[in-house]
Amino acid sequence: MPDLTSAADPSLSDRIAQAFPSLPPQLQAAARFVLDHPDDVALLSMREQARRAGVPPVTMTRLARQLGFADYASFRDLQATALRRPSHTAEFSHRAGQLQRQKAQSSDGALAAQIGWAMADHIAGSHDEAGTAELIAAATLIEKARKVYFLGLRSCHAVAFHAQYVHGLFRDNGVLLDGAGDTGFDALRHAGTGDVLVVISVEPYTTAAVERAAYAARLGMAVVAITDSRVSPVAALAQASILVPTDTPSFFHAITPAFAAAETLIALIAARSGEQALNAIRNAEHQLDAFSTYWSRRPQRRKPKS
Amino acid sequence: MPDLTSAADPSLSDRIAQAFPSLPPQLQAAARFVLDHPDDVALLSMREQARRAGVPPVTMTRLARQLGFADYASFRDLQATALRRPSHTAEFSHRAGQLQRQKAQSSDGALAAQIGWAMADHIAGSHDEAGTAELIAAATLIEKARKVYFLGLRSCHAVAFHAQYVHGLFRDNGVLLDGAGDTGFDALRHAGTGDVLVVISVEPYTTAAVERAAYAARLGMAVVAITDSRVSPVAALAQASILVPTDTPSFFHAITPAFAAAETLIALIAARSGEQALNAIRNAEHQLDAFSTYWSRRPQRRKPKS
DNA sequence: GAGCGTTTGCAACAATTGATTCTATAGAAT
DNA sequence: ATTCTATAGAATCAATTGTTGCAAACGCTC
Repeated sequence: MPDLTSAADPSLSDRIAQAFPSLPPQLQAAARFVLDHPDDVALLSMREQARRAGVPPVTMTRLARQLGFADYASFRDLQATALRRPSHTAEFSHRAGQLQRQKAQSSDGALAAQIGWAMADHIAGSHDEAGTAELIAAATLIEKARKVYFLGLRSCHAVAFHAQYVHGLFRDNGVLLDGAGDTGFDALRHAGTGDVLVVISVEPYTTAAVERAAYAARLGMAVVAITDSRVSPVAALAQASILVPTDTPSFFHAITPAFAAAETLIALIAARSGEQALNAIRNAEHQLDAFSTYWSRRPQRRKPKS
Repeated sequence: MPDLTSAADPSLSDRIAQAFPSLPPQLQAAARFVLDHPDDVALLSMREQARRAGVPPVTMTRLARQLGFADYASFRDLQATALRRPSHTAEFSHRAGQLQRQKAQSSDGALAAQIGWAMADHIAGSHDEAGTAELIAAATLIEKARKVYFLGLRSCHAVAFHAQYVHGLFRDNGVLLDGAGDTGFDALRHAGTGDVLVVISVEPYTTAAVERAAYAARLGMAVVAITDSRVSPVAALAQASILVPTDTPSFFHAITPAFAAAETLIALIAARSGEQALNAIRNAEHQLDAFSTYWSRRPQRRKPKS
């Protein structure tokens, strides 16, 4: 009945298996139960496991100690981490050691590393299967739209701006809802069915963004939301909601994952537009070159044809 | 083989999402945490979850009841079962498998996943030891500055905007160099030694950004650069250069890593300012509350003390 | 069989768990 | 204004958790 193929994490079960022969009988019984039911370690109470393994509770404590853990808790934690659903972080686990070293060096360094880690994890997570499916759905909506409006306020404004900017490199039907003197919303005046609103909003949701998205939905526009929860007020209004986590070890919510989602979204649309998008981008480049918008070692030199 | 590795158990989260709108605010907070961290339900104690969700313990009990469970225990059991590994599944690299499946499904999905992976990787990479050291150096410069100017044009504008916005939540000495009618640069007129310019620029570097950064350096300002190469024109001018990769499987350069670096940078400064920054942020929040800038289903309630 | 260290389990412990009860409060209805 | 109902939070409770101290039982050597 032991099923070692699905074993939690190899290092730990290996460790147990290796120590097994030299263990006293009762500890072996306990160890065996752990090997056979790795998940239970994280999900059941210690006493419950002891009950099922047919040993007194102390034995579990002793086993953990024997294996080199200070606590039963730290033993359990290890199994719990292994059990967590691929919180993509696992892929970056080789960086865990780095974090240790940095923590020793400076707390600032550790904080920075942790923030970066969290962001990377969130991005990987929001680009998993479910996430990419939503992204594709959103891309399809936007691709077919007559006009595309981008709306992001306060902390999300940068995301809306960037999405609109990149989108504008290959399409001319995008509008950023952001005007001086609070006139930004006027652009929606002629919008309706067949148009799409891309709204970016994370907690705390700005009232204006929510209300305007609701208004757009009422107009019959399709709404694409980049937001932080499936129960966020804008997700409720949206045909497609792209979910991005925002929690971070810092004071602020991380906007980076939303930014990443927006970039991927626009890139997807570009990829689908294919040759056409490429041409548009080349045109844009030539135009910018004409104004020497971009820097080159010697100003004004033409690009090598490569 | 069913894919249980990703996405929580749909039935339960659907149930929560469905009941969500009719839930009172505090229960929503709890429900939201559960939706966003499904694994924690099984792995953490109820009280610990309540702590993290920022609600009193009772609320978790009430949530379970409200959802139709007799107990919190039965609620947890359901999540635990969903979390358990099917016992005979071979363990394989989850990500590789996912990519395979997505490639089979659609090339769009694969592209999105690859872009996401590239971004996550870049961010993790730019937050390694060397990267964080540079971030800390930059944070130190900015922290001590009299005035902080943010400059990012075109594709980098969003980054500059966001950095300035978040910085402005706890400090009043930040200026975004971006004015209508190309007047943005005028703000530098009174700048000089003791001030800092944060310039964000990646290939293709906008001429204006490079020239203005050079001008700032000539004025005696310290320059912090977020850029894509050690030999980029702005890195040469900078006291501290934060390097961010921008390559991606899509048409465009990825700006997300630069965005992430900026977010981390500002978060670091906030962390160093400590209590002071927190207070400033609280003040900002109160001010925004007064104008009901942020959305809430019903007027805000006070937070429990944990 | 006496002496030794190891292994084992019981009982008791403080800490923490999830649940209950009760009071305060906020909004809505009158 | 006032009452009424729904909601939130504090204090409290019994149950359970993981751990510890101690003594009995075991296996081994001499």
